[in-house]
This record gives sequence, C-alpha cells and structure tokens, in this order.
Amino acid sequence: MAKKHLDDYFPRSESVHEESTESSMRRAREEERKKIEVIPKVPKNLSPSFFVSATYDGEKRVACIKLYDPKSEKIYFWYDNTGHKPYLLTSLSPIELEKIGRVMSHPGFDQFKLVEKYHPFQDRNVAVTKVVAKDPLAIGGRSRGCLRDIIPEDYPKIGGKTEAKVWEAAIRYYQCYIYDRQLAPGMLYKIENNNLIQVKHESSERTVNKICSLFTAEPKKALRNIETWARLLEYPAPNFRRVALDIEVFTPTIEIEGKLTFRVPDPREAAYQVTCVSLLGSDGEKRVLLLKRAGVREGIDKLPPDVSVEYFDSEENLILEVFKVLWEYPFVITFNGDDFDLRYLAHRAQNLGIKRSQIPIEVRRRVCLLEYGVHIDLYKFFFNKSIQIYAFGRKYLDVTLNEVGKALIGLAKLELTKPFNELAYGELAQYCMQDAEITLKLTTFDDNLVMKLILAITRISRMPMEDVSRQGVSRWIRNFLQFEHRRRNVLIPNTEDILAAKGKTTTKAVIKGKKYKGAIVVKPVPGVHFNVAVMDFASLYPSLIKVWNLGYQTIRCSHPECKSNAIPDTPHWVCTKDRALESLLIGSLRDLRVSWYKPKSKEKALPKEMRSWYNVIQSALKVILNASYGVFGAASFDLYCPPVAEATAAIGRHSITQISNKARELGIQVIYGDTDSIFLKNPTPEQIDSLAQWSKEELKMELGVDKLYRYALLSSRKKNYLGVSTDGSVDVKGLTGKKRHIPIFIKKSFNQMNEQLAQVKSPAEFDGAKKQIANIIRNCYLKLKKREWERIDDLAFHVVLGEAPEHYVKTTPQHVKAARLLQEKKYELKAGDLISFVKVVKEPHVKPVQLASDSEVDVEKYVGHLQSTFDQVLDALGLDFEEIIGLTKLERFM
DNA sequence: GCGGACTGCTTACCT
DNA sequence: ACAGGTAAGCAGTCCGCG
Repeated sequence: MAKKHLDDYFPRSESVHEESTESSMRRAREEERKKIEVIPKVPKNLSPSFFVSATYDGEKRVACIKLYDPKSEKIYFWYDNTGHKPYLLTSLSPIELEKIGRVMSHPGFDQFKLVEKYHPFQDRNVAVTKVVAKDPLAIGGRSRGCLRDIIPEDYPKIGGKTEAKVWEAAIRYYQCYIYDRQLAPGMLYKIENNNLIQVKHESSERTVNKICSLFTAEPKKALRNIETWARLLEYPAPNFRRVALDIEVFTPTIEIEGKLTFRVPDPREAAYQVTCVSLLGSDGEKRVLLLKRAGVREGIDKLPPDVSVEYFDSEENLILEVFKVLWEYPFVITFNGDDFDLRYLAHRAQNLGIKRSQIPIEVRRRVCLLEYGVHIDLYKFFFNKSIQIYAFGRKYLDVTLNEVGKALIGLAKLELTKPFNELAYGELAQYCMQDAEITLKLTTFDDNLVMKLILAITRISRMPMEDVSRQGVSRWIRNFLQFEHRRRNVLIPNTEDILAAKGKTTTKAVIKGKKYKGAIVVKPVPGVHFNVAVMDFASLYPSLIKVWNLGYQTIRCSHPECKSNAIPDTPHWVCTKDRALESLLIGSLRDLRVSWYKPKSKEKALPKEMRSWYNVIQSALKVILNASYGVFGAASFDLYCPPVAEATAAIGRHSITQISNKARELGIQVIYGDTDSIFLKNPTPEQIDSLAQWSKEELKMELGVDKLYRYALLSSRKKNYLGVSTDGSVDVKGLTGKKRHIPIFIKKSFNQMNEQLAQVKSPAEFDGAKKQIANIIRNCYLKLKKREWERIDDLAFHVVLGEAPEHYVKTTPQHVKAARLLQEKKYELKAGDLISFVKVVKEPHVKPVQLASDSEVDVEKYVGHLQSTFDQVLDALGLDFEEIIGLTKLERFM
C-alpha cells in the first residue's frame, strides 16, 4: 500500500489534537490534579453556553467539550457521560476477528458489535462489525500495532480469502464523538443533570421558519437540510472575551557588511530572555510587562496613559504573570503564536524551571493549544488561500502582521529607530503594544468579523474553533460531509474505494500535467466596445452540482437504466434514482446564499449589526461554495472523485457554450467570455431578459447581469481586459500593469492612464483621452531615458521565492539570481520571501535593489517592459508605442 | 561560436 | 495541500551555418 495512505489516516499537519506520547501522558496524569483547580467548576445553573471546542481527555479516557458561557465569559469543561467509545468498522465478522490473536490480546480492545450500514456504492444495507476500543490510540495512532493496521495485516494469516476492509478508522476521536452524537459546535448548550443538551433560541427559530417558507417548493429532504443550515447560521454569536498577546525576545545581532541584522531566536531552544510582553484585552485591559535591564532607566512617556506598565526584576515572574492571563482568558489571539510566541513562552518557562503544572500551554508538533481556553493563531487563518481570496478579496498579498494590518485595518507595525536590543523601555513597549493592538484589531474590525467568520465555519463544518482557524477549506467540507454520512447511517468509503469504484478521468487537459479538461475561455474581440453587459451564472459549479445531482455515489452509479442520463462531452452518466449527499448539501448551501444571505447582507432597511452578520454568513458560504467543486479533483480530499470534478467542468463548458449560441441566435454579439460569464455587446433589456429566461427554462440555471460597462477595452489576449463601469469605476483584469511584480515606476503611468480612461463617457471623448495617454507614456519614456527616476526602489521588480534559493535546480530565474547575491551577503532567505531586484547592464543582468546603484540600471530593458505593459491596451486603442515615443518604424528597424 | 526556433520553468493572474 | 486556463519573461537546448 502506498505510503500516502498512512498520511491520510492520521494527517500529521494542521490537525491540532495530536496524540501525546506515553511518557508525556504519564506526566500529564501526574499534573492533572493541580491543573484542574485552575479550571472553573461547572456552576449548578450554567446559562446557555457556546460549544467552542472538543478534545479527548487522555486521563479520563472520554471526550471533553469546552463550553463558553457568554454571561460569566468563562469556559467550562463537560466530560462525556454516555459511555461513548472509539471504534472502527470492518468487513470481518466477529467470528473471524476472534481468530486474530493480536486483536483479542490488544490492551486497548474492548468489544465487537454487529451493525448495519448503508453502502453507498451497492445501494443497499450491509452488515459490518464495529470494533470498539478503550482508547483512540488503540484504533489508530502513530505507534505500530494499532487495530486498523492489525486487522488487514493478520487476516490472511488466519486463512482469510478476501481482503479485510477497515472503515472510518482515521477519523479523530473528538470528531467521531461529534458525528455520533450529532453535536453542533458553535451552537448553544446547557448542562442538565450532568447531560449536555442543545438549547433553542426562540427569535432565531422564528427566522428559521421564515427562511424555510421561502423554499416550500423544494423536496422534503432538501427542505430539511435547508432548515438545519439555516438554524446553524441564524443563531446569534457571543461576545468573545479575548486577549491578544505579543512577546519580544532578546535577539542576538550579527554584523553584515557593517550593517547590523538580527536572527529570530529559535522558539524550541528559547535560549534568550523574554524582554517584553503585551497583553491587550477585548475588555479594555492594556498591559505591558517589561523585564528590567541593568543600566537602563525606567520611565515611559510614549504610551497612552491607560496602558499599565509593569517592570519585573525576574524573567520567571514576568512569565508567570503572563501565564496567569493565559489561565484566565477564554480566547487568546496571536499572530504566529503556534510557531513563536506561545511555543517560546512554554519552552522558556521549562528552561527557567517553572513547573509544568503552571504552564498553560500544550505544545504540539505544529500547534500550541491552551489548557484552559481557545488559542486562535491569526497567521494560520489569514494564510488560508480561500480566506485570503474570497473572504478578503485579495486585499493583502503577503501574510505578515504588517501587511495584513495595513490592508485590513490601516495599521502598520512601528518602525524602529535603533537596533532591537538597544531600545529603551519606551520604544520597546510601544513597539510590542502596537503588535498586540494590530493583532486584537484584526479580530475586532467590522463588528468582530473574523471571530464571527470562524464561528460560522465552526458551525457549518462541525469542527472545534481551533481546527477551523488552522485547517483548510477541504477539511471543512470533508467534515460536514462525514457528519451527514453518520446522520444517515451511510458507510464512509475509503479514498481508494471511491477511486476503484468510479475510476479516473477521461478528458485531456489543455495544460500539460493536469488531470482533466477545465473551463472554456472565449476568444475576445479586441477593441473598444461601448455598452457591454456581463452576464454570469450565479455560482456556476455549485449550481451544477445541485442541478445535475453530482456526487461520488451518483456519478457512474450501478443502475443500468441510469446510463442514458449522460454527461455531455464525457463518457460519464449520473444516477436518476438516488440523490447525492454532496448535491443536496452543497445545493442547499448555495440556495441559502443566493436567496437569503446575499440579499439580506445588502438590505439597507436592516439594522447595521444584522447586515454585518448576514455579510459574515454570505462570505463564509462563498468561501466554502467556491471550493466545493475543486475538492473533488484534489487527491488530498478524503472523498476525492475525479469523474465528479471532470463532469462538473464538462457541464460548465456545455452550459457556457449553449448560452453563447443562444445569445447569438437572439442577435446579440458575444465579445468575450470566461468559464461562467459572457460579455454581450450593446444588448437590449429584452434580449437580456430572454437570455436569462431561456437559461432558467432550458438549463435550470440562474443567469444574471453581473456588470454593466459603459465600455470595455478588450485586448487580443484572453484574461486581459479593462472595463469602465457605468459609475466610472475601472476594472482591470490580468493586465501586466496591475501585476504586483512590476516596478512602481511603470505602475504609476499605468494608473494615470486608467484615470484618463475612467473619464471617457462616449466614443467622441476618446480622442482627448488618447492624446493624454500618449503624453503619459512619452513622459515616462523620457524620464527613463534621462535616468530621472526618484528612487531606485521605484525600478524594482518584486517576485516571490517559490522555494528556498538553493532548491532551484532546473533553471535559475532572475529573482533567484538576485536572491543568491543576497545570500552571499549573508541574508537569510526562505520560500515565500519577496525578492526585489533591478535590471542592470552587467552580468548577470540583475541586482538586488539593496545593493544596486542608479548608474548600473539597464534603461533599455525598462523601455522594453514599458512597451509590453502598454501594448496590451494600445492595440485596442489603435495607438502605437513606437510612434508615441517618437520613433518611426523605420528608425526602430535600423 | 552564435543566433533563432523551440520547449520548459516560474510566477502572477482569471474564473 | 480546492480545480484548470492564460500570459509573460526568461533559461536552457537543439540545430544550422561553409
């Protein structure tokens, strides 16, 4: 079996609840008694509290739920009292299993139970055996000899004829617990007679009813799903009492070329002193804890008066003071706390001999959790590509506190006037407090958007908040699908079973190395087009998954009579008898977004807070829906099913082709289109209506007007255009002048051109604009020729290192050449770093901007870039770069 | 030994 | 560690050329 298989079972990365080793478990047990004193006892009449996290308690050997009471703003722990145990499912009968010695003698083995499960490929119930264990580690862990490995290994040895199947053995125990008890993380619970019971919220229930009444035309099953989702999304959010934490550590300096640089201390060694810690609470707490240093005078004038500044003679006392806070706050927010702040504090505390029972941090391989509260590491959350693109619209490009802060809340890190270790108390405290402030504000801006977003996804995905904030969208989708399997008593198939039953892809991708054919891009008609309507399908792929009943069960189903229900452009077919889970769930999420949350988020009559909540929900849904097709084509997804992805893309191509044909039939010129959109030249409202109508009737798909452009400027290239909306705003898509690696020197002129284009209202006004544009380009060209740039930085290209510089073996791109020059100067570079370089005359034709001087710049190279940037627009405008800069074609030729 | 045609690599973008 | 499609620029290779 492939090695990957094991990784799939117990994913090492991201997941926060990793198994502890035997020794650390023993230690934990010893310490348990002491810790428990710090954790509040559940009061007799606990008010309705939010389920925020779930773990497995290794000592008590039961699931543990963390409940956040919004009244006391504390977290309470509830331990399972239902006797639920970890288990796996297998195709072997108890009789066969009893013959396997290693199963029976396994110390973690508990008992067998015969159960029935619906088999999603065979379309019938099958008998399977539940192998119950005393401990999740007995089912599957990193250690050798767990039950899920033993069963298939030993079955042949007892004369097994077929393969021994094992299912659902790689699900984390606390998730398994959530599924089996059909719990709703993020929702309200109470504890009654020591039982965990979900609580209703009456006014939200009324809204849920109202939403359901919108969907009465839907089949019963779908309606039930809509109701469940609506409840999860309508229930209110609490105020999350939280503290942002940032630490500063003494940082050894090294001298490079007379310049002092520093190396970030290793948090696993924690060899240097913690010099400053800022704690900023959502409740108004503002504290800076400073370590006293010999010879440095106390006194701070730069901090606001409401900040409490506390000096410590001993580092140990400082850290213990921080720990008090971590034992007390229900939510702790950091930026990269998993890999730095919390990790450093924990290791440093150990180095200083602080007792383990006093350390509130659970250090895992990749994450740091809290013994008491919930730790949210914003770095992980903002790093999430889906969050980056769909929730925040690509507003930040680099995931650093500085960049994210600047982009989302207009708050940058402080710039230091001196090397770090020479800072007086004032500047150090100020710097540290600023970081904590950015961190906290990243969770408070827009009415606590980020906290609510995490809460909304917690509810949809049925995961603990810690996992939601750290894991990717494919895990969110996987978990709610697994949850629904359990609800319906459907066996969750193994990845390789789906692949074996449904096969791979059949179409040929345009791009070499891709698995199947994707979307269509219609060749643009270059030039300036006035009155352009852009129509698109409302969330194309999720709609197709809904309308075409797509899912791993239904694609290429086993019923012969379904084979005639063919998917265009592929040899696949789809089931006509059963409804696919994915189709149902993704479909109802889509419907809720399109028909309720999206309109509600724009309803002006609603109170501001309501609108903002609806906006949170609609963007959470957007993030999930946008990934809902892609996951089926991703081998890392547990329900990976290539034919589903391939079919979805094929129907997408079919839909856009049909709609363009229909548009032309209606006498509308289609000037461009990409995946789910078509650009229509000067259509009448009637033509638009009949196209939308036709789509609804024939394709069962909603097609609407997305944009109205006063005019669109199409280049001859696909995915390259500029549109001026009726309100004068300019959409620039794909043009080089917009790309972030291009020097600002060129970008400035490009933006000036856009300003001119925004002014143009009619074809008659184009002439004036063209003259202005020619001027802009000529000026830029002349400035270059006369070498009149302001700063050399303006000429720098900025390119991200995809991997560490030494890792490039096939070719050496220019940014890597520049990176290697920096390395020679002792700069430390890694994957993800942004390299800024200028083009110079001498070999190797590039130089890091830090090391370059004005005189070495290769002006001709820059003229070339200027030309190619503007050519994309000029050909549509009927202008010529060489004429603009005053060269006749003949001169240029000679 | 050198330049053009070609392919492949890398990044940034679009939907 | 959700997908495929497109553009740009450069690196590297092959081939012809007295």
